[in-house]
Amino acid sequence: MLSADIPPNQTIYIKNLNEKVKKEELKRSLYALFSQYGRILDVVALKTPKLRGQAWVVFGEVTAASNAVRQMQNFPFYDKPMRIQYAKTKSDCVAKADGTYVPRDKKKKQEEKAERKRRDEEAQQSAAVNVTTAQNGGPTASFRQGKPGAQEAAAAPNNILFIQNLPHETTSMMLHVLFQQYPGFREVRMVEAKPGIAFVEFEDDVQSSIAMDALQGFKITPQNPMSITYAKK
DNA sequence: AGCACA
Repeated sequence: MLSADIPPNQTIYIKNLNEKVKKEELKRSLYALFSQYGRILDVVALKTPKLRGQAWVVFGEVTAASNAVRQMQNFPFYDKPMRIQYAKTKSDCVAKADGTYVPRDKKKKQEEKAERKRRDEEAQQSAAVNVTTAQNGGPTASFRQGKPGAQEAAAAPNNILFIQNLPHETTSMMLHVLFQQYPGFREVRMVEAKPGIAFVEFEDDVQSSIAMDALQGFKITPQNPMSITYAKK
């Protein structure tokens, strides 16, 4: 079937994903990257032989999915261009929501061992984001944690951003994926000894400011709206 | 290339 012939669906199907990325990191990064298009209900990724390198992102609305299909087509993600289509079928989580869900009958049994393998993999990862109930409300005006206190002066605008309140499992790849969308992006630096913070460098202060505005309050997990200030020089 | 959710 020509991908163009697949009717719009609130779920997108992504292939050509980098298979080396751990499943939980992949899901978190997809969540982070795609939540700019709207509320995400679920992210599904399996590492079984048949399903690795692919993922499904379930949006709350079809329009969000449509924008994502168009705008993120061929987006370089972990060094590989994403190939995005609409999913061919309705996701279980939306069927459950609209009452049409019927548990499909047993067809797989070799998947039990895939389950075990997944357990091990998850043991190395920290807590997964709860993508089912998560929402990214965009910049949160009420977020205060990163603002300087009364006695502490804010750094003047410059080309380096200081990011705080990141979930401890955040990797520099995840931040790279997020910040590289903005022109002038140079690099992400994280400090091994200080989880939860990062520095992101741009070519100049105009470009860093645009990224700051765009990603201020961005939630990598629902509990972690990121706080972005200019780095102290 | 490959369309699942347990």
